[in-house]
Amino acid sequence: MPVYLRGLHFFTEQGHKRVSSKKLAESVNIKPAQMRKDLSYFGDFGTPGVGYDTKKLAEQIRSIIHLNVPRKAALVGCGNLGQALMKYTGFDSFGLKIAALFDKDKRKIGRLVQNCKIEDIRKISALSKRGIFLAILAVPLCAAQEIADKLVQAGVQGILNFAPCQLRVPRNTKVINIDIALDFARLPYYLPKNIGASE
Amino acid sequence: MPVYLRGLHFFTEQGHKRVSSKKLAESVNIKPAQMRKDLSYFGDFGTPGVGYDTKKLAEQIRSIIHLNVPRKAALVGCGNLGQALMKYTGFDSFGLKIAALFDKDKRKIGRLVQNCKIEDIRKISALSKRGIFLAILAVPLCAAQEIADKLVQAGVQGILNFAPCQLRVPRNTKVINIDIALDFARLPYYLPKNIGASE
DNA sequence: AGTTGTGAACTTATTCACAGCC
DNA sequence: GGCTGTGAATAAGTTCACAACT
Repeated sequence: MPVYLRGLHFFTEQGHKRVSSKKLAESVNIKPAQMRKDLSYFGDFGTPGVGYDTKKLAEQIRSIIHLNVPRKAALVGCGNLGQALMKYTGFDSFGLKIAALFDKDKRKIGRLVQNCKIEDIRKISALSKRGIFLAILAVPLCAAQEIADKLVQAGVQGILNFAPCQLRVPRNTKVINIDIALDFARLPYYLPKNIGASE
Repeated sequence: MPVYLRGLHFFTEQGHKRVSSKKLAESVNIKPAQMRKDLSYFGDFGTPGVGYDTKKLAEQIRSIIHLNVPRKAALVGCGNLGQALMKYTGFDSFGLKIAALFDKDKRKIGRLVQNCKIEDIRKISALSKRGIFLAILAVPLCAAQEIADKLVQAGVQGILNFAPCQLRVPRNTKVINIDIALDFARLPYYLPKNIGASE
């Protein structure tokens, strides 16, 4: 669903009031029927013969995937990736914002990154009191599970995990993994064997 | 397959000479039968009653997915994400290395990042002559397609794309997308509705 | 006994194609 | 005429369960 939301964003910006499943689907590289099926799972949002009202559908999708309200997230790990994520603007259009920053390194604590002060990881305990239930985990593999446990204890229920491991979390906590090396390692398979072998 | 390779890496490091599909599968959070099926697509690698030889299987998987030789990649876009990727060490264990760096920004050109000199994007043309057939695209959305075209022209056949769009490339070029915002935007769906709504 | 490789059963996802609505 | 929503058909992926092997 988020991908449709982004597609709609594009059409809305272009000034289109309506869009067909054909147009919207092709903008995100899938078949129109697929998109209609996906939407139909949640209800009927279109008008036969006309299509979808871009703004209305966007609002409806936001409501379905709980992006109808802005949300704050915590970022743990202010290394290179963490800092890159702080400066990243791609979350804005989904109403997501990194509002708390944590690191273990004492030298980093107190420093400002994008107007957000790096806090001691030990102060992580009461995120839920600050209205934060989402977290991005950008720490080394060796620290990931330990910090995931702390996040769960702090009330976090959704984790975007960049560490190359399967976190163990309670049933009611959702983890989504992004494993950059793994994705990159898939590419050579599609190359002719031995092409570009170095050394 | 790359995920099994990583799992094997772990077992080899632990000093295990053999591993069963059960153990290996659970280390990567899948069912044993799934793993055996996946492997069986490429051949028979195990010994009934015994399991798999960790080193041998790793080498065989590397050969299957063309990771049996070290490979070089170009990184385009030396913004925050690009620099984070340069410092990232997760590629090493797959024999992948960023060996060329490009940016559009004249002020950045010539600067060293991790012992690699940032080159002018206009010098991108002959990557294949340098033995580079893989690229990581870490540039803003607006530049992504244009640079993808250049990469293809330069002989690149595999692209890891961080821009939130579907690149159009020739059939023989493989693109793998990593869309961080999209993945993050999936999380709130699993949260109770309106929990943590800010403002 | 322990484990693989695999056909068969099951589940899930995708695509087709068309009735019904605008 | 154009487009949606959806049942039916197809395809793809997963899991089971067991014969065959060490």
